[in-house]
Formats: sequence, C-alpha cells, structure tokens
Amino acid sequence: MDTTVAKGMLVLEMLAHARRPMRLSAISDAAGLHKSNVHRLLGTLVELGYVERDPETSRYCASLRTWELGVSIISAHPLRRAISPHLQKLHALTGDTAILVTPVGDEVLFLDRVAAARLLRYTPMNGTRAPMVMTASGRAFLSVMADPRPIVERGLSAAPSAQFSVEELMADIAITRDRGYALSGGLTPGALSIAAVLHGQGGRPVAAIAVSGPRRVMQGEHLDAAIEQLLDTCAEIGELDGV
Amino acid sequence: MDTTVAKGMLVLEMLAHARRPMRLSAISDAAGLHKSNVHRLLGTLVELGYVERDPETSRYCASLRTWELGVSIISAHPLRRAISPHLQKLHALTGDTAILVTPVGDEVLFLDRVAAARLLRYTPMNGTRAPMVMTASGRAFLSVMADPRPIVERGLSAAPSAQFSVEELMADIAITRDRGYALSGGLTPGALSIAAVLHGQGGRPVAAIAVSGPRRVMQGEHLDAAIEQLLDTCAEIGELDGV
DNA sequence: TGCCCTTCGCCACAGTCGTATCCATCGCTC
DNA sequence: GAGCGATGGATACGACTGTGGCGAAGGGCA
Repeated sequence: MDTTVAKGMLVLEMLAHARRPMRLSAISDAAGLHKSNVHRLLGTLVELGYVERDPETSRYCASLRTWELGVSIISAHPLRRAISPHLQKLHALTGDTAILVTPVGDEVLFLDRVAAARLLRYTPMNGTRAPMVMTASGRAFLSVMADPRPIVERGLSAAPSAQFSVEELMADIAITRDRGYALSGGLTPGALSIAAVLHGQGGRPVAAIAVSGPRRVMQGEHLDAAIEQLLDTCAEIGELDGV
Repeated sequence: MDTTVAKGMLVLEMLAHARRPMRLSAISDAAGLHKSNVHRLLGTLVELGYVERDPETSRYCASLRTWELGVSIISAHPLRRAISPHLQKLHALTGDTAILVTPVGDEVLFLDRVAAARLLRYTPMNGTRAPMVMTASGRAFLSVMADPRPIVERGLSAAPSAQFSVEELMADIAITRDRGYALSGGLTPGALSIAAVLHGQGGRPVAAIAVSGPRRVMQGEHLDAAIEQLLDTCAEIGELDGV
C-alpha cells in the first residue's frame, strides 16, 4: 500500500467535495495530516494540474482536470456505450426520461440519462448515487437478489423519514420480482418511475434502465405503453457480454 | 514534489485514456516504470477504489470513482453554476444547441451543453477539448486577445488539413473583434455556430457561450434572431465576479 | 502590534524502489 | 498429446531515496 498515493487522493477528494476553495490548515485538520505534509502534496497536485491555487488568498481548489479524466473513463465505459442508444430510443418512444444505472453496494449510480429539458428537474444528475431502497431501479435490483433484506434494513434505518416500513418494502420487492419490473415514486415528489434489470454474462444483474416522468403523465394507457416499451428494450438488449 | 503521487496519477491517467483493460506490463512499459512498482501502485489504487482488477485476466481498468469525483467538481464549479440557467433559456428561445466553454491554453474546454436530442451529434461532448482555431467559441477568445497570432500559427500547423490560411483566419478574427461575436463552421461538417465571450472581474475573458445548429437552419431571420439572443444573454450575464 | 497561516529548510527514518525468485499461463515443436 | 520454452504476474527482501515531522522564518489580516 503506497501511503503517499492514498494521502494524495484523500486531499484531492476533500477538495472535490468542498463547495468552495479550502485553506491549507482546513485540509490538514480534516485529513489528519501535518500541515507541511499537505503543503507538499498540494504542491505536487498543483504541478500535475489537478489542483489550482489562488495566489492572492492562497486557497486551493480542484481543477477540472479530474473531471476531464472522469469523462474520458465514462466515455469508454462498455455498459454506457452499449445501452445509451437504447435510452435514446426509449426516450423517443415514450417522451419520458430514460435512465441507466448500475449497482454499487447498497446504492445505485446514475450512469446516463436522456431527457427532455423540461423534465431535467425530475431526475438526478449523472455521476451521483441514491440508496437502492429509494429508487425504482434500486428496487429492481433488490427484486433479483437472493437476500435483499439486509440492504432494505440498512437503507431504511439510514432514512428515518421514509414513508414505509421494512415489511412493506419487502412485500413490494416480492411483487416486483413476480411482475418483472419495479414501479415506484422515486426520489422526487410528483415523479413516477418504472425500472427493469439488465443481466450480464452468467445472469448477474449489472445494470437497470428506468423510465421516469411526472406522476400525472405516468398513468393509464401511457404508463402501460411505457412499461411495454421498457420490457421490449430489455429483451432487445438481451444478455450483455463482456460487462 | 511527491514523486509517488505523480506516478500514481500517471498510472490512473493511462488507464483512464485506455479504451480497454490494460495488462500490468503494458502499463509499466508505457509509463517507463518497473513492473513491481506499477504492481504496488495498482494495488493501492484498487484498494482505494479507483481501479478495478479483473481477477480472471488480471487486467486493470479505471473504475467510475474518478468520474464521480469529477462530477462532484464540475457540479460545484462557479462558472457552470452561474451560466447553465442562461444556456437553458438560450436553448428555449432559439431551439438550437447552447454551449458553454472555457479557455485552456490553445484549446477550449466544453463545460456544458443544452441540446435537443436530435442535435446531439452536432456538438462535442462535455469534458472534451477542441483547438481554439477550429471552433467559433475559440475564435471569440482569439478576437479579444492582444496577440492571437501565435495560437493561430500553432493551431494551423497542428492541423495540416485546415481549409484556411493563417492570414485568412487573422482577418476573420479582426472581423469578429469588430462585430462582437464569432461565426464559423465549427468542427462538425454541416453545422454553424455563433459565439461570444464572457468576461470576469477585471475584464479577463473567462468563458464563452455559443449557439450551434445545422447550417440549413442557421441562416436568414433565424440566424439574426439567434445572434441577438446570444448577445442579449451576454449582456444580461454582465461581468462575472468571483470567477 | 499581535496572532495566525503559509512557506521553507533540515534531518531521521519510514516507505518506496528495484533486483531477484517463484508461479501460472500460453504457445510452440516434436 | 506431452514436453519445453517464453511471457507475464505475484511475492520477498535489502538498499536507499524520498517522504514526513519539527522548527523557524516570512506574510497577511484584524
């Protein structure tokens, strides 16, 4: 374990998550490292172009270099490359927002989104996460797991304001499993999402696609049609190999 | 200079720019580092969650963690936060693609974009760069520089297939300066863009916004209206402070 | 003026680097 | 198909360099 690399990444992470430029001492305090140590790390990161230093206030902030690196990674990501065209099509067919997520621990990570501008406020931003228990796509993952209960319990104890109990959610997951797709309110009030799981080689769930829209739109015939198109898309994609 | 941090970032960069998972020896060869050294760096990066190792092929690839970090940075970026709403409005008014870029060396970096789905193919992806000489927004930056000629010369010598000479481009830049906005074909054949510069405190050019669309649409009254809306938006934004 | 923060230099030593070795896998020849 | 060699990855350990912590000087704000 290269401790110096770990410290450098820690400093970069702190700056990335800071809402505003940070002072040296604030970083060293929060990281639990000595000031001179952080000073040297910052000097290195500045030289490499990952951090910028305001010469007047001598505060530090993360540059956009890390973002560029991340964009380069996501652009080449096989899951996103394979599914994005299908999201486009799904959006074109339904008129709603089409979303691609992947499971990470107890959470889902939003990989891609195709949305009409007016609907942007209904969907979270790419590159952010949400607890599985709170999203339709997350519940789709839970429904294909052998034992989703631990995740459900952890998720709900972490969200004391949840409007449902463990047992209610477990019942919903059972219904979802039988039905083949998840249907739930999602994070945003007034929104409704449907979601289904995509399987990789060996049947392992590797992603989910969801269709999301305002509750007043996602009902009746429109909802039925969206569900059909979602499931058709999943069938069309089939089993993802090499993922 | 923490050399270990630099080496770690170098390895991460190589994996980020690789199109496919890399073998240990390929990384060490390309980086000019010893295999055991790279092996340890990779172990550290795996432990930190920035790199993933395929246990079967023992090939390494960058995880999405770096992307998440980058998204966190760009989300908090003051320039993007300040201008994005204006891009939305500009797109709503014109129906064309609205773009935000910032200058980085001889290039422009695409920060944000609001586009109709049908127009996505006309515009480069967020987080990528393009030479200033090749884009309308880049020429807008060149037109407000004291001495754009060196950038023009470097840019054209790097692009031997350019369809114009240094003198032609310098003349276009002079026109752009007088006119107050840039107008050019952009990177994509069949597309036409208009662009204008945004100034930070002290009048320093810190960003540019552009409107881009298919050439057959961007003409006549529609083009005139788009130019007016672009310049109105710039005036409305005024001088960006704290950037 | 006083205080706090940043910056810089220095030395000891912990951590990193490189050599060497072993192991697994793959390809080739017979 | 068996045996052999080549290639690539993992591991161990000694040498040494780069790193970390201390202390002090420099700079800026109240």
